[in-house]
Order: sequence, then C-alpha cells, then structure tokens
Amino acid sequence: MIEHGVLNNQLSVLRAKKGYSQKDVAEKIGVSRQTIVSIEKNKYNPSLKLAFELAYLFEVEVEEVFQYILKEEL
Amino acid sequence: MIEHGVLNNQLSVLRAKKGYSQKDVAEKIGVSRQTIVSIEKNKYNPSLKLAFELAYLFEVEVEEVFQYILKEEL
DNA sequence: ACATTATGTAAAAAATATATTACATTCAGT
DNA sequence: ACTGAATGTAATATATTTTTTACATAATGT
Repeated sequence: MIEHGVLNNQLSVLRAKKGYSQKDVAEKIGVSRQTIVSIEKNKYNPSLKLAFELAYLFEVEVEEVFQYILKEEL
Repeated sequence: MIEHGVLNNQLSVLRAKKGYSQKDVAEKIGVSRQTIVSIEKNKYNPSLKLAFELAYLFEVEVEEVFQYILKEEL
C-alpha cells in the first residue's frame, strides 16, 4: 500500500481523562490488553472496526483517537 | 471484540463522483482490486491506514467513506 | 516488607486482511 | 456481432493483526 502518512494516536491521553487502565479498555472493548498496548505504542495498524469501537468508548470521533499525519507534514 | 455496530461504506458513490473504476482506486492506493471489491461489498474490515488512504484519495473525512452504524439504530 | 495494580516486553499460535490469479458476466462503443 | 472495460466471485497463498501466556518492573496502599 502506498502510504502518504503515518498513524498516531491519543489513546493514553483519552484513557487518562477517563481514568481507565489498559486492562479496563481491553475488557470494555473485548480485546486483549496486548492489543491495546500495541496500538498505543504505534506498533501496528488496527482494524477500522476496532478504531470505531475505541472512538465509541471514549465518545469522540475516530480522528480524535487516531491521526493520520501526512508525510509532507513531517 | 464486542461489536456495537456494523460497518458500511460509500465507496461506490465516491468512486462514481470521481469517475474512478475499482481498478483505478486500487492502483492509486497501491492495493489489489480484490481488496477494493471486498471492502466495497462489506466483506471485511479494512485496516485503519487503508481507511485513511481512501479518505485521502477522495478528499473527505474517514466518516464520509465509512460509517459505523450502531446496532441500536438498526 | 508485602500484596496488588498498572505497564512494558516478548514469543508462538490463531484469526483475518490482503495479494494473486483466473474466469464469468454485463455493458458501452464500434 | 465483436471487443474491451468494468464488475463479481472464488480459491489459494502470504502478510499482518490479534490472542494467549508468561515474566519483569515500577508504583501504591496496608
């Protein structure tokens, strides 16, 4: 895939606001804690559904959880 | 994963507006045409990066390409 | 000092997205 | 009637995400 940008996310910030631990988020979404850790550290590229579920949990838009930083902006 | 919604998308509409074929989109994004077909038919759950690349191509927000329809709304 | 919770890391297995190839069908243009 | 472009479907192979399990460390409360 041609990649015009790189993924970034605000997961730890959003977690802190709500006072959720990684484990809390994992359980609320129904994935493993490892998945949350990996996403939080930008280790990989989650599925769109997972992104929407995270946005739903934190009651924000997908773009507030994940940012696609265009390479030309770096 | 707990799924509060189902994915829907406007790919064929956006393609039509721009006059792009599936092949065009596949080539512009750098994925196979099969991937575009499968996403368009809601056969699966693309990666977030791919969703962002599609939004970038069509010059719209991710939410204009993909909608997460909450099950309570169905 | 001890127990508990939160976080970070890692490796292997399982699940799923994506690639590749091939073929069928429909439709527009000639 | 023919050709080429666009779309739909399917099977297998490959790549990547996600799970599972386990262990290490730091921080907090008792």
